[in-house]
Amino acid sequence: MGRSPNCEKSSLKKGPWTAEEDQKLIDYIQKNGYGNWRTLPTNAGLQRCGKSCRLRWTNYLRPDIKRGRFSFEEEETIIQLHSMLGNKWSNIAAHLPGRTDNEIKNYWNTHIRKRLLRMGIDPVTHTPRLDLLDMPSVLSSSFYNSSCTNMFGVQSVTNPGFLRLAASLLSSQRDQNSNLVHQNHQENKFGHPLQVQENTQVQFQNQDHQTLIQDHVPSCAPLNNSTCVTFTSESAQLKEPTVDQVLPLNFPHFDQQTCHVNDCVNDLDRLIANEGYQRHIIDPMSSLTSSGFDLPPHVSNLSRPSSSPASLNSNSTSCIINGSNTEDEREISNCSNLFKYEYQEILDSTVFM
DNA sequence: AACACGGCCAACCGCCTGAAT
DNA sequence: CATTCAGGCGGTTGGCCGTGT
Repeated sequence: MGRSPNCEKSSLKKGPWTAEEDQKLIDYIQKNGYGNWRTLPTNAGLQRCGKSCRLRWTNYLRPDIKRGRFSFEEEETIIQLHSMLGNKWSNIAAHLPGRTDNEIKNYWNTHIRKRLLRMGIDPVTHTPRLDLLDMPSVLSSSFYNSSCTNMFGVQSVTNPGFLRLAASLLSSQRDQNSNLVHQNHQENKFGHPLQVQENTQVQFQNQDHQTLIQDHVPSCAPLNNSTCVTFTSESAQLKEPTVDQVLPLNFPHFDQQTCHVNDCVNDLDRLIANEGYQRHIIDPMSSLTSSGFDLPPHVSNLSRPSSSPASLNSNSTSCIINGSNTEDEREISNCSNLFKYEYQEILDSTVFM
C-alpha cells in the first residue's frame, strides 16, 4: 500500500485566500519553516489542501517576491530565455530573482505574447510570422540568400539583435504612457543640462499587417558646449522611424534620463566575442542595393548615416565627435560604438519588418 | 448611472516524476 | 515491485476591475 490520501477532504476550502488565512500561513512558516506541505495545513490550523498552501506561499506570500511592473531588463531576459527554453516558466523564473513562474507566465500571456503577435512576430518561434510576409519576394531576393539567412534559419531563434529589437519595441510601446521624458530640462551625469525636444509621435505601419508602433522620441543634447551625443530627429515627420528614432529610447545600455551608457565596455567585449557583432559597420545602402534588394522606403530612411546619433561613417569605424574632456569623449565614443553594432543588427532585422 | 466588454491575475486543474510505503 | 502521493510544472479559468459606450 502507498500513502494515504490527503487532499481529497470535501471540507477543505477552495477559492481566494482571506487575510486571516494568509496570516496563519505566514505565522506558521515563520516559526516552523515549510518542510512538509502535507501536514502544514493541519498544524497551521488551515482548512486548506497542502498544495493550495504551497501555491499561496510560493506565488504570493513569500517575502522575497518582487512586485510591480517588469523592468526592461527583465522583459528582455524573458524574451531571450523563452526563445531558447520555450514555456519553461520555472526555468525562466530561476533567472529572474523575486519573480515567480506564475507571474512570468501571466505576464507573457497577457503582455509580451500579444504584442509580439501585433508586431508580426511568432511568439513560439520568435521569428517573423511567415504568413504575414511576402515570402516569394523575400525568398527570391539575392540579398536574403546572401546576407540574411540568420533571420529565418536556425540561428534566428536566438538572434540577439532581433530579440533585442523585439524587446526594445515592446518596451517603447509599454513606456509610451509612462512619461519617461516629460521634463523640459534635465541634467546628465556631468551636470550638463539636457535639452529634451518636444516629443515626437512616430507611427510604424507594416504594409502587410496592422502593426502600429507609437513611439515618443526624445532628443538629448547638452546646451552649453559641443560635447554631446545628439539624437537628431531630422525625419520626425516621416511615418516610420529611422534608426536614431528607435535606438535612443530603447537602447538597452542607454539611460534615457542621464544620457549615460551603462557597462558599455564589458558589453562591447561580450557582444563582439559571443554574439557575432562586428567591429566595423557596413554601408547599409550600398550593401543592400548592390545585392539587388529592392529597398522599401523605411529601410532607405534607415540607411542614411547622417541621421545616426554620432554621424556614423560608413567607411570607417570612427565617428565625428567632439568632447570637452576625456571622460566625456570616452563616454560618447563608447556610446557611438555601441550604436554602430546595434545599428547593423537593427538594420538586418528591420528589412523584414 | 448603468451596462458591456476586455484585460489582468490569483487560484485551480491535470499531468508528470520521484519518493515513500 | 506495485501502489500511492507530494511536489512541481504548465495550462486554464473565473472573478475583479477599469474603461468605453
